[in-house]
Amino acid sequence: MPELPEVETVVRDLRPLLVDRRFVAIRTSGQSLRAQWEKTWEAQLLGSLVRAIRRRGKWILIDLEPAGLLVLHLGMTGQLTVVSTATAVENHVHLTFDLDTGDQQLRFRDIRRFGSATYHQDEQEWITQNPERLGPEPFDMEARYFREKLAKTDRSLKAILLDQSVVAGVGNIYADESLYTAKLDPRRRGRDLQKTEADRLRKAIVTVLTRAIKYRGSTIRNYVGGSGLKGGYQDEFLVYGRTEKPCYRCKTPIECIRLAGRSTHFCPACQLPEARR
DNA sequence: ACAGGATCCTGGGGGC
DNA sequence: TGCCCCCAGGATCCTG
Repeated sequence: MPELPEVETVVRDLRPLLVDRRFVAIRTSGQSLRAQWEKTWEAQLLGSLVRAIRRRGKWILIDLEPAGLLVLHLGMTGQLTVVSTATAVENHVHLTFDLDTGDQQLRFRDIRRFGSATYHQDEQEWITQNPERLGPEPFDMEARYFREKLAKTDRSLKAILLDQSVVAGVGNIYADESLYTAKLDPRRRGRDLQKTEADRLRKAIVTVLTRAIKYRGSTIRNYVGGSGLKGGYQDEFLVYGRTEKPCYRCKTPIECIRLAGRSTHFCPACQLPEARR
């Protein structure tokens, strides 16, 4: 589910609701998430003050005082919200943190349980333990770095964009939207891109993600922001989910294929290299 | 090195 | 109404 724009929206929504709050009680569903929740973490978390909440790729990091870091990943169907204690508890709520406001709680709901929540001493410990090596944030990614990454691999552009160690935060929707915006065929090999094409793709990623954040991300099924609001970018998709519908640029029907194990939407005409168009 | 498939889960939609 | 199959914003592991 949630990719960078959705996670960023959650973090922005939660910031005013969580920062300077303390966790005064913790409850778990007992159902396992992607990573096992350790009961011993609860003693560390209880009474802790939330100093900051931030995003890294698709990960949510909550900095605690006097020490510690709560790290969450929303997987495909995760929802992290602050709601009134009076709000009926939905099914699939796996973690609940009561806040010291007395009438609010942080809830982690995840239908498919592909998400995770873990506690770490500090960020370094998380980075060391996390098998996923995260690449740069798309907004900070240097042109040269990206060109060189592309030049070194035979993988498809789609597979490269989905690889969190190349660039952090892009997922299936925004990979397709970025490739469409950059007019690049998702099946092209990284190595085959011209410099100008690589730069175009890097800029397209930034453009697409920035715009999606403005719309508070995309809600297709389950995604909601930190206060329960749905996203709006699903109505702005240029290519994702538009199978068989006419391309907005050239009217050619949008194609959907499987690539890098994921459904991939693209215009078979205007995403071709110039030479073959 | 890379592609593809299976896996972890639940739920919704379509076809019959 | 029910059943079966396929699909889904992610990531990882295994095979060839």
